[in-house]
Amino acid sequence: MSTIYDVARLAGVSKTTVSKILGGSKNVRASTLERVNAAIEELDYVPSCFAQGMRKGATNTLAVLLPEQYNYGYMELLAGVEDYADRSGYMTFVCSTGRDGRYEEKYLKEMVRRKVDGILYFAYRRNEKSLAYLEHISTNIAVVVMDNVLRGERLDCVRVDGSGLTKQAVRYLADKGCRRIAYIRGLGTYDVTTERYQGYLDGLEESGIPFDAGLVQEAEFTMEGGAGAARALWSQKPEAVVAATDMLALGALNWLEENGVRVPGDVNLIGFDNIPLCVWSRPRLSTISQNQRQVGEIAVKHLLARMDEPDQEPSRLLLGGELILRETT
Amino acid sequence: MSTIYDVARLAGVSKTTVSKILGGSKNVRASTLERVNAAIEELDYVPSCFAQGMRKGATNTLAVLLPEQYNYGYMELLAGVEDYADRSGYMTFVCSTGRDGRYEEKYLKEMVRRKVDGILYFAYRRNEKSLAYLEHISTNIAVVVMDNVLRGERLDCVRVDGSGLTKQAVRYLADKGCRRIAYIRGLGTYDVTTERYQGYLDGLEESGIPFDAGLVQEAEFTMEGGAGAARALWSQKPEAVVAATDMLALGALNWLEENGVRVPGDVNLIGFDNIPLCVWSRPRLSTISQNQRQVGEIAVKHLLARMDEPDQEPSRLLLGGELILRETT
DNA sequence: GTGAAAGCGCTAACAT
DNA sequence: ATGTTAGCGCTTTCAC
Repeated sequence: MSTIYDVARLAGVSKTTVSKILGGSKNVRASTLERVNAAIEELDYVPSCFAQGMRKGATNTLAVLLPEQYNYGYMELLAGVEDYADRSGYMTFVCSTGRDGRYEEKYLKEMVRRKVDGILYFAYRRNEKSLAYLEHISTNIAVVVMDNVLRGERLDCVRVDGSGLTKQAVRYLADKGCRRIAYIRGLGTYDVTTERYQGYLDGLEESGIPFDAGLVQEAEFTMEGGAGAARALWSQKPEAVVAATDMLALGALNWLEENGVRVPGDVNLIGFDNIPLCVWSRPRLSTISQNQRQVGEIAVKHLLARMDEPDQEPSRLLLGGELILRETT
Repeated sequence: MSTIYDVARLAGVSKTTVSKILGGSKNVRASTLERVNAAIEELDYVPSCFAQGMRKGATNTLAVLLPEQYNYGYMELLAGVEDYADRSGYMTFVCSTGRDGRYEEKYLKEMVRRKVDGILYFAYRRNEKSLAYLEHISTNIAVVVMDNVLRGERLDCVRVDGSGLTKQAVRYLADKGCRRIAYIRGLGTYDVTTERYQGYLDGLEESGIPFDAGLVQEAEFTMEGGAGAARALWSQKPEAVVAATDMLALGALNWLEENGVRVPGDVNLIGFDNIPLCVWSRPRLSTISQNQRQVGEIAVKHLLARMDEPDQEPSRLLLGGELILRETT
């Protein structure tokens, strides 16, 4: 590995001049520039990022913290993040914080240590400690919190409008004439759950449908959970079912099919997330789509904006989505 | 951010002593150690990784280079990689090299610049330049090539035994009594394609079945490709079809079903990869599974071994897999 | 058992 | 337009 000193010697200049050229300074004679560039080329020289980081602080690196090892839903999103970051001249460091986010603090500290310029923080589960730490470091490092429902933390935040979109689904069903609209919600420990559920409630109200507790089932975020909820719900003869996630909806669909219930003939069904499996079920699942790739891009854009204007007031971005009608409605 | 100097001052010692303690030296008076540790605690001190990297070279970081943005098949594998790396005290840097691996060289250089201790390189498409570069840097950085069929490069390599496993599938079908076994291979540009196809040929030979060119179709690695191949193949009345990937097999399955061919009644079908969709098709697809998580762990283990013994001869690991019989056989 | 001093590769302030 | 100099925070001889 050759150093800036080697380049300087080969080009017959001082290392300051080389450094200036590397930094893109214009105050250089053309002939000097040429010689230095030739030397760089010849030696295959690349500046050490440690020395640079030590002097400059900035590293041109973004970190993405993701819960649960590589959940499939994040793939498109990551693609969006990396693409946009790359186009803006940033590298991306992806860290999965493990189930229950048990590595969150460890990775957070490590990223600070590595002086990343910005952090994109994902977590469905609210972690007070991490949030407090993020707020603490946000004076030095740009931070954007994703998918979390903030309560008072002074942090930027981007998330999908789970409430509004669920409401939209409910209203669609109501407009179609359904009155007995059931809801399969996830476990209560997540903010996302509560938020989407609120959308269900709002949708009922706006459609003038009275709430019926018997039409709501809570279930684990799995297909089994969805199947169980469908079984419990079926005795209530719903005309439509909205589920908090596609997995839940798919589980319900499976149970309904196996028990001779025709979808959408006997009951309508709408999921949430638009995971790839939706087009593989029979009938194919209607759902709410968030355009994950775009979410990723917006997240990075937001992060870069924060880096540019560190003193701006924290802002919250609510992202829309789309009702995708396939064959279960 | 406090520095080692702050710690030294607070503890009333020199920074040398602090550094020694950080490095785990035993030659320290107990009282000194206590004072220093207290100071570290109080200042929330974390050594700068730039200064460390500059002095030591090593960074306790591994890089994974992946082709095509977050292909689903890699998720389990990455989980294996990260878990094992973490347990061994390493951070993992994940870089997706984009479609056609167009960012390969860029990222490779960046990783070298960041002095990662090891690189896990994935790419189905052979890239001479990248391979040459990897060979070049392998004297300084541990490198393990994944999934590539090396030709003479002096590099460690881990890959799944595509040939042997395909052979196993063919022999299974032959043992079941099938004679007319067709094969859907991928496009010829990939080494993996050739390798798996060779397994088909070997399987036929070992089973004493003469090769029939009419029973082989080449197709793009998509469901559409698989469907087209199935259509072309059907006129040849095969008793069984083996496909180079699950996507191909699933496409074929779709076409067969839609054209009234019963699977496995009229024809047996086996895929390769065991992607999650396999259990979602009807009937569920029999396939060859590679235990991706384990592949990831083995890859890291191999990389760490190389780091320990930089002068060992390059080795090639061929990983086995498992024939998973579901409902298409 | 502890410290002083040199230097890793780079940038930036200050000459010239 | 180019060079000199002084560190960034750390580890590592080498003294004491």
